[in-house]
Amino acid sequence: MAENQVPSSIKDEVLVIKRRNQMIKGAVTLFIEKGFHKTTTREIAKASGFSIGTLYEYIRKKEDVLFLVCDSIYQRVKERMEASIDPTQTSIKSLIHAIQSYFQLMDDMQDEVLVMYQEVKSLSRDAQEYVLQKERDMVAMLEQVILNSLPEHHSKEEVKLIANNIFVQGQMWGFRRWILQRSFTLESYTEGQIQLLLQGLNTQEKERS
Amino acid sequence: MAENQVPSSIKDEVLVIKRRNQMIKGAVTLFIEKGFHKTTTREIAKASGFSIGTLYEYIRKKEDVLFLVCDSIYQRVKERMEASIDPTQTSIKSLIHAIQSYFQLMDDMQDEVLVMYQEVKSLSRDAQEYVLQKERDMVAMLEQVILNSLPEHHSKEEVKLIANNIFVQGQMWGFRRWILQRSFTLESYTEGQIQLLLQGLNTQEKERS
Amino acid sequence: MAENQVPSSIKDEVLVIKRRNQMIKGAVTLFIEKGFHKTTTREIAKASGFSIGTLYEYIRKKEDVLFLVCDSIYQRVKERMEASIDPTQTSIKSLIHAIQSYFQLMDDMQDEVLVMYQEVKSLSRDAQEYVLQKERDMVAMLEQVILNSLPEHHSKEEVKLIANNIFVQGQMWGFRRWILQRSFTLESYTEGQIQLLLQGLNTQEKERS
Amino acid sequence: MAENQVPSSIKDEVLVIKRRNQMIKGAVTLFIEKGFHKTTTREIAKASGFSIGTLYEYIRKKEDVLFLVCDSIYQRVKERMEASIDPTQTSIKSLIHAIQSYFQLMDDMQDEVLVMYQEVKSLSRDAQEYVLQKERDMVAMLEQVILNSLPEHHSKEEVKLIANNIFVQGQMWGFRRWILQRSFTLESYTEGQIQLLLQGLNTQEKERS
DNA sequence: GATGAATGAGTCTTCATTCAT
DNA sequence: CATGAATGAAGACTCATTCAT
Repeated sequence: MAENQVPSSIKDEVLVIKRRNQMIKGAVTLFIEKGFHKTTTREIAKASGFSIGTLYEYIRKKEDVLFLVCDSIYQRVKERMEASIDPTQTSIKSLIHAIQSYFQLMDDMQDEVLVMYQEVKSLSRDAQEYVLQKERDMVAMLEQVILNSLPEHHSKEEVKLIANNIFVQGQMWGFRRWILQRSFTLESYTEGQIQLLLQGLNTQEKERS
Repeated sequence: MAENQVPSSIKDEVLVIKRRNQMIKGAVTLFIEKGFHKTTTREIAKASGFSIGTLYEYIRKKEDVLFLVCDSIYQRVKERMEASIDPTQTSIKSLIHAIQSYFQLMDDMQDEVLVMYQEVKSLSRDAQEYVLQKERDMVAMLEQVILNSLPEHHSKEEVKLIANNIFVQGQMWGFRRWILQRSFTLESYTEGQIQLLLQGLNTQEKERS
Repeated sequence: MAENQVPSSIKDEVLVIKRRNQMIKGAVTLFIEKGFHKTTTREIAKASGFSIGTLYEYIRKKEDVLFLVCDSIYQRVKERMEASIDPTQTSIKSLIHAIQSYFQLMDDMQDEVLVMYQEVKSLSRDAQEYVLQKERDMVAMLEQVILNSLPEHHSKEEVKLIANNIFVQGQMWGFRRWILQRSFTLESYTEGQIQLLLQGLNTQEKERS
Repeated sequence: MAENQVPSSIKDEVLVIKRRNQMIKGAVTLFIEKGFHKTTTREIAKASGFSIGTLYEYIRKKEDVLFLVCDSIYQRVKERMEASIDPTQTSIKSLIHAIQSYFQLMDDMQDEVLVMYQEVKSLSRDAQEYVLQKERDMVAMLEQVILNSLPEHHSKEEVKLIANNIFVQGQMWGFRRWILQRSFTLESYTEGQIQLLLQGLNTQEKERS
């Protein structure tokens, strides 16, 4: 668990979890609203429902809050992805279903994902690595679904590329919302991307370099 | 021009341009290295080659530097895109060429694009809108190329989606470099994405919901 | 109370009063010595016996210190005036006594009053209004004493004028000290003003326009 | 002349006078509006109609502008006082006339006098002494008029006190305007003060301590 | 365990003054 | 003589972090 990456001076582990959840809940809202840098530790303490002194009983540095928040977001995303993906399914349908679920998830967690995109670079190198690994795990999950779903042979690279595309297209629905959500609903966006993925442009020209 | 968005107390317009270019050059490096928030105005002044007092003769607030930097990045990207796109070309080849040039551009400007992704939210609402418009312009350029290149009929939405996908896939090469650049070279990445775009997964299954 | 006009982030109200008194005491000396503008917040903090950070826990802006100082001066003046005025007394003696006490007070608080004269305009409009009201209150006190003391009928205007004259003559003893205190002692000044007030020039000429 | 107190690097004395008059005119307005400290040298230069560089050809330090302004105000006051006082007149009428003229003058120059009251302490000790002397001169003028006008014998001290009272009552009309000008017109104020001066309270009580 | 007062290093920004052109 | 670009010392204010209660 990520919790252990961030030491606390409190012994009671149950309490630590409880307090940190309060903290994450309060902080996320603030980070969404004004970003990590413009949010003060006092504000975080207040939004968490305890004093600044108490806040520092559960973290060491402000950055720890960001880490906890990022970790929690990834955790929630990962859990929901795992819940909606059935690795035993092998038809193309299961890929389609995975995409739909994932896009829905990204729609639900737009703000959180945006925060992550904009603030991860504020984490320490170690923490960034930790978070990056979570991302790799998720892409790997998508890769697995793709492998299971595709009948024909596709190169490892192609699969990786597709997985990355899907992954980013989901996030893009959120972080390019001001552009995309003018022209698409979540459904039409999902439908469009699936269609593009499956058929491509179907051009017959083969003369490419 | 964006210059006019940021007032300067210096009257000599040529000098303003010159000094601001020094400023942008110095600041970009710093922003890439440590981010906007962790860069101090003094560092910017120093990296620009003049004193803190002089810095403030050319801007009003620290945020102005960020705006100037963002604007300059978009400007450069836009110029290079315009230079590499030939709107009179109508074959699929021209789309392919556009993608290749654009991806190459994104490779060259990885750091700059990453900075933009992470820092735009620090701009004022107005400045964000200004910058967003530039993005729309660029996506529109891609849409035009796509329209010119595709023989068959494609819906406005489909074109828009493809344009956005290409746009983001280019940026993704930069901001997901730690994942992608392990498995791909720029060439293999470009090739892969073009192939996926043109052929899709070519699945025959039509049973999708 | 004026305290409430200036918000503090410290919750312990007793402490707030204590610290602000330290602050006022330190600041008054500095303001007397070098004026509000030439006094730095760091100097105020030092003279108050705490750090710059602590200073800002008890005020929001430097101007707040000035307000607190002005308010405290008026408060002290008012209290001493109230203590030395007996509203049940009705003879001319009580007016004379009031003047004597007030002039003595102005002598004791010369520096403070001078500071107020020179710095009030640095306060915000609101704060100026607040302070102005205190002045009106004090003039009103003098008006009351005059009304009580004078046997004959005097117009409201005349009373107001006399009150203002006395009020300013008291302050004048302090802010024109370089001129007046060469020729007068406090006693001779007081005596002279009382005499002038009571007898006037006693001229018989009535031919004035 | 005060001009000579403030060295200029310009040789052409006529030009110096001209430029300094521009300067004083511009600066007075600014000082009235926002006070000496909150007015920048750049603003003064602009309001004077020339560049910051030129400003510094005619003064050495910002304080010099304040000195020039104060000096100019006193000069104008003095000149008008001299013009309205006839030292050959010896009746009480001439005192009354002097008071009326002086109060009218103070009414005309309210703002300027207020500025002086609030900013002289920003001058160097020398400059303050210089300005103080001008004040003494003016009080002396009033003393002379009083001496000429009063038939009976009055002590030197009494005369001095009366002169100071008149002097301050004139200024008070300006700097206590928010209180006085609610209840009095310039005429009623003047009339009231003259009456008080001449008759006093006319009390018969002689039992004062 | 919880609290919140205290701290001071660090940041942005202003502005008087100079000096090369 | 006039200009205005350059300078940097100095000042107001913030905020992460600590620690005594």
